[in-house]
Amino acid sequence: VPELPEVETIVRSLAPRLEGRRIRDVQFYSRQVLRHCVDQPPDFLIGRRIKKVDRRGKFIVISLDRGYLVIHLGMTGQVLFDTSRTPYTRAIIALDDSTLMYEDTRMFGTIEWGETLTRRVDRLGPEPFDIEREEFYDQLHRRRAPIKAVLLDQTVVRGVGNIYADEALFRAGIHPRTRAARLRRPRAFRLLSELINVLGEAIKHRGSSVSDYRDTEGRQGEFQGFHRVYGREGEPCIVCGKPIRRIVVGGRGTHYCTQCQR
DNA sequence: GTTGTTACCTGTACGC
DNA sequence: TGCGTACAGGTAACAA
Repeated sequence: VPELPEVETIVRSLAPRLEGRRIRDVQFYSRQVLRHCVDQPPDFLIGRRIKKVDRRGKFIVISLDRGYLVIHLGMTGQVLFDTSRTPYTRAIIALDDSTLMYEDTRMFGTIEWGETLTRRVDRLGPEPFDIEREEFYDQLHRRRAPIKAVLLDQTVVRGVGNIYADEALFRAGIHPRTRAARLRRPRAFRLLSELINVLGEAIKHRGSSVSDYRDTEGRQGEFQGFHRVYGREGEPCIVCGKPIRRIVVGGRGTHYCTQCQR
């Protein structure tokens, strides 16, 4: 499940191999993956030079000498170099000195391009690393929804998914069903700093591989070994020993400690 | 405007 | 062994 740390890992390895190169050819094999791209035909991309590769939340933003190419990995998207085509290859982008393969079994991912960034990318909130803690508190204060759901809302902060929402809430000692607006400043501030901590640690460990996630070299991340609650249902809490419980919040599987999170 | 639900998609795990 | 079903979740569309 690629979230902020996983996409960051991918972008860091993509950048040096893409920047300055020219797109020689593109092939697309899935309408589903192109469902958000209605603006321009694939020809738009041919011959464009890649200026910069960035991450915005979970989006990979590739700035071209004219326009943008934007990739979202969804649930099972992978970007690999120079591999052979598989049944799950949804796109092939040929560059001067390498070929980029987009693999995506479940096709929740998207590829889009155009003259300007689309509204999907444009309306994202700030990076967790950039938001002022007072602004974070304000955002929470105006929401009645469970804090877990608010963390997943990409317009509040961008890049947080199910794993890191659960991990940050555990570290902050906050019950995932707590109404966001009921968190006072100290707890909201604590949550933001724990969120930043866990995302930073996960980036250092090249992300979490819980099922399909691989970096551009096909390697797994290592942070899954450091999860304190996610995927640990029934196992003892590392702090108090009580079994980790799994509930559903905002339609998502949510892991927490009944003792440590109130 | 916010909040909650459903659909999209397919490999995997599980029960009978 | 084999089959059917539930489940995983990021995002968008929808209803309330």
